[in-house]
Amino acid sequence: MTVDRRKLIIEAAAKSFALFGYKATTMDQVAKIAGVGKGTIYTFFANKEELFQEIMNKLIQEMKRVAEEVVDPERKFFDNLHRVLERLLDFREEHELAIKLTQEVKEIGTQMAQEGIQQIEKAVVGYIRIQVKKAVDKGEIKPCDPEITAFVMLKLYMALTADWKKSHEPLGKGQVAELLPFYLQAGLAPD
Amino acid sequence: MTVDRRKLIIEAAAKSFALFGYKATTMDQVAKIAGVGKGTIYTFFANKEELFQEIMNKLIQEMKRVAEEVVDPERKFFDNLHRVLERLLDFREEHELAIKLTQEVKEIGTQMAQEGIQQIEKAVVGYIRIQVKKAVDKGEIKPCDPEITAFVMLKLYMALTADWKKSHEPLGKGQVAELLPFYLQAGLAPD
DNA sequence: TGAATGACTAAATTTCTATTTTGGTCATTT
DNA sequence: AAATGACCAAAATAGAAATTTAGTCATTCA
Repeated sequence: MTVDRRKLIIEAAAKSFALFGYKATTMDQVAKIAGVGKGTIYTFFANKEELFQEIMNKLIQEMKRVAEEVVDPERKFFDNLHRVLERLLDFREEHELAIKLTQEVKEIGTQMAQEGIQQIEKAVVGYIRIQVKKAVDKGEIKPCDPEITAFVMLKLYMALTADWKKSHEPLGKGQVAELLPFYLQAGLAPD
Repeated sequence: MTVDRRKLIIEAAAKSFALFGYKATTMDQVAKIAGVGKGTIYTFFANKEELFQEIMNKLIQEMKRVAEEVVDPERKFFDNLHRVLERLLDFREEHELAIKLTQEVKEIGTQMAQEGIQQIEKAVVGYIRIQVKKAVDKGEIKPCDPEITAFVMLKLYMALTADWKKSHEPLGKGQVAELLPFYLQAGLAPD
């Protein structure tokens, strides 16, 4: 068995998308890095978009794996929630592809990069939704719409981490870890 | 006393910014609508930016007035909160200048339009912060950082109204009115 | 003989330059 | 002294020319 050309292409594409973003990655580039002819890419992927999709799916899969590592059924729901969100946002901050796509959206507004980021967010909400549902079933939190609740949780987390620091001194991780359950678990109603 | 040229200019500028946005509004245009010479504008405002600032301040003032109309000290805090946010977001949706600026930021990313929108949000958070502080003092809600709390409230409201509908069926006003206190007042902790 | 290839093309993007528009000034007018 | 609009440098736009790129396919290998 000779080398797995499909794998070579995927690895080369992942590297290039992470390094240069979606738009600045050319099919010639990918072929060159992979050490294959350009035509070969098109025997595996119909077009650039599908190749990108493959890389995004792999990324989301990896994020799910990373999230799973940190969830501990023994712990309280809000404890797990914070650990997962922190891990995922850290991951997103560390992962070159996610960084590059975010940057690309802000700087040149590439449509595909935009869609890539949305896919990641959708996957994260989907993951949290499952955790919310479990927590509701276990009676750990009140009955609620899991989709809306998961959405609210991600948005609140992103507001406290990413949005807040655009106009204020950033909140420490400890503070965020306190604020999330402060607002969403206990609520603001006086005792 | 002859006509108030300053007022003519402000009215013309307000009309033009709302109709064409920041970038597409020219000083010649404003002068023409106001029926004054272009040089006259510069006897009142140092440059285009300052003229825009004047219009933005007027808009924010008007929003504050509109918000005040709806706050009733007899009502519960969360009731007032929803009424104010709804009124303000409605206002923003109705008000041509706010619409135009939002559109301009999305379409051509004009810096000044961006800053204009940010000013509006900052003013809204500032207004809510005062209400939060009052509510804390009255013991209507738990002690909390008013700035962070106001920020969280606006973000959550925008998440439920604007962000949610980007990927889902929009939530009705009644639903939003229920969800806001559901998450922030009562909290998700089981009874 | 079928998988791999890279020269090729139409379309998209970028670069370059000529032209127009615009924010701001200031000598003149009212 | 307040108002003005012709004027100017700088910025924005338009559009032609040159380059790049996604995707194809006849040819080449293994």
